[in-house]
Amino acid sequence: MQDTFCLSVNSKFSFGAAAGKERGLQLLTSLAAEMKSAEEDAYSYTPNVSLSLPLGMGNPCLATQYHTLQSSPVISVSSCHQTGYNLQNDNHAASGYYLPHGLRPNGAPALESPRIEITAYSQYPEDEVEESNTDDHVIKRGVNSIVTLTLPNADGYRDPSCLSPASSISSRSCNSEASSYESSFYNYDNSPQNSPWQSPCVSPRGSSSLLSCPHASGPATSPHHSPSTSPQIGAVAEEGWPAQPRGSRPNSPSCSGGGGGNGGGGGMGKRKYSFNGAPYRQTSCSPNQSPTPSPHGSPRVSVTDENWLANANQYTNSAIVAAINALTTDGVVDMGEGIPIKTRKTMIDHSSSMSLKVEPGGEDLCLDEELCHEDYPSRLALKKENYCGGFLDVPQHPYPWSKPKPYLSPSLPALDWQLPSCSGPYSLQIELQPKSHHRAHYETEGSRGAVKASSGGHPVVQLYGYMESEPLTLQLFIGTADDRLLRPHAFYQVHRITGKTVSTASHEVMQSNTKLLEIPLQPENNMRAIIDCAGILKLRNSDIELRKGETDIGRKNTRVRLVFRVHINQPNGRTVSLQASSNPIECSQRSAQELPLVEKQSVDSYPASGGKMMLLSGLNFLPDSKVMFVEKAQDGHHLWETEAKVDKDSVKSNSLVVEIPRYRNQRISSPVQVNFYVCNGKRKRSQYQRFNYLPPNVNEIIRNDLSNISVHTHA
DNA sequence: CTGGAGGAGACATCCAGAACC
DNA sequence: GTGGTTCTGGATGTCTCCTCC
Repeated sequence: MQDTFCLSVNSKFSFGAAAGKERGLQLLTSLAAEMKSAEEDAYSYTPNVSLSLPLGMGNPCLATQYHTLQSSPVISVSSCHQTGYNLQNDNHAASGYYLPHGLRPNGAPALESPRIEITAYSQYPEDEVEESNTDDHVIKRGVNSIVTLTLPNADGYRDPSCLSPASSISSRSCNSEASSYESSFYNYDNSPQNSPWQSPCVSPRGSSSLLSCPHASGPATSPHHSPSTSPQIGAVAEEGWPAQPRGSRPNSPSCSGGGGGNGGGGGMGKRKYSFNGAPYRQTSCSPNQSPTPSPHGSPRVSVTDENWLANANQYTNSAIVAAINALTTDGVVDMGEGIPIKTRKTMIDHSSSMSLKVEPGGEDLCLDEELCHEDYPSRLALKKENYCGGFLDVPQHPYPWSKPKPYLSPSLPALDWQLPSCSGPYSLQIELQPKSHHRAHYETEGSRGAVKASSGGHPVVQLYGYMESEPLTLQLFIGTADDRLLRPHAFYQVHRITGKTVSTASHEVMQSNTKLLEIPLQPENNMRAIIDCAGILKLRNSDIELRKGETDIGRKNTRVRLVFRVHINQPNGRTVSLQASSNPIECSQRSAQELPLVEKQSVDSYPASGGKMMLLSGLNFLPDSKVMFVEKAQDGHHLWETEAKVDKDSVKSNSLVVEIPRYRNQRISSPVQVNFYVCNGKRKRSQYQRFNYLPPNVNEIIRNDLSNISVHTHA
């Protein structure tokens, strides 16, 4: 697809830098739009806008409206076929990981001053790659480029003191891999301190990455370290998710102990067990242990417009500060900060997989065991059994999983980057979608099993177009399912399922705060993987919300997607990264039982005159279910709301027929997006679904295939 | 407009039965 | 057959949020 956007950047810089800058700009410019959803209630994720272009609703290779609206770094890539129905823009991945030379991935106008000049770490510059052969590619990858980060008014900064590198606001701000919020801004090259290849023992903070890791950090070095009186004693703090026996109550990072991380009342639910099963006693915290809020300073906020807005501001400012911090700090991860001290017996420390900034020993940014031992003896001294023992064998598996080329590389896209599901000959597709409901389990519970497919069995993912003999690694993580850009879900983690019934080998790695499941894609299996090894773990809201820099709210944020990624090394040294995300999965217990869920709609768009019958497929429809069409302004207030006529006779629990109501304005000149939802009563509403009203003169053909319109429009 | 009371809903945990080893 | 573990569905106490007055 030929992108029509213009890249208005003077200097020549890599995609990594470009993406970083763009991501930064996106954050700086589009957070308002992104947090538009903040003005809606928990179910209102969809900004209501009038579309200038019809948009495909589910094409994984199409840029979504959000990409456009948010000045996303996302760009469209060569067209590919849409497979399967995807109501929720499931694959936001309409992006190309590689930015075509000279193109800016969005049309976002540059912001006004102040400016910060960034020396960006060059990743895989498309232009350079194309100009260079494989041999000099490695060298060129290191080329710096200066780009300019333009920031909004400095007045917008919440706390100038946060500019200090030592006061990084985000727990993720040092984790380059998982979040482009940070990684995009990394200044790897300007100083030895900031080199991605630096010794992990060098840090402007004066603490090494090892020291900043919970393993090594003592109470003196980590303000979040558990107090000596903590019930946590003896538990192995691993990757910020220390062991937690079933039924026990881990410490809150705020050291509120049995009071729980949810300030004030001590959080939700019953929290009556200590580490050894005895009731907790509130232990006083050392003053230097936790800068987290006092018990009265619960970070939990209600999902009201006001709070959302406040949250949006925080998000914005946090992102800005994180970006600025990234300019002044290295990429050393301080995993200890702001991360709940808890874990579970099933959680294995994969901290070494966090060590993504491997030595530039050529292209082999290898993390395999040999290299681990040879190159990181000191690290292994601490984590010997961790990553290198992370390949957990599934005995019944007939084939050895010869570890494919390493993928944990600084050059790989962060987890919140939007990637295409297809590129060139390759296409990553979810052949069998997961069920729309899967009850996630808490750390205090036993596993609730693997995610299942809606049609029985388990989800199936296949990579098409790959003809090599070398196996690849399929990565899986839990992503968000709201209408913002797909990103790792803060409140859910993928959980590795083992057992005899599990046929698929897998192992876990941690990338920043996100757990990834790595699954082999074998040519002998046609690069097809049955995902029967992936469950979903729910993290306590109070724990996550207490994390530094965490701005998402856990309450009613219970929908996730399975996000699959694969990275394909090319002969020319490039890596093609593909991503496919599943349909949304509702993970809460109650919602699964009570809330209506719309999985499919037979019509995505129709002329403003309405009148057509639309079939909705889903769950928990009732004879009394109502379907409401709503239109909201960008500031969140209602412009229009009407109840659609439901054919009561046709209502089944999994299907419902509704008549598309007449739009309020019959003279629209361009498609208008509205939302509708199914309502089973007070506060029992489905997620918003999108619907486009078309101008009366749009012909039938176009009307019936908006996706194709999108393709052509973007092409 | 503000604040309190009451109810509804969400969260986190517990319990128990089934299935499996 | 027995005991342990895991999976699964349901129940429930506590807390938060919303609505009403």
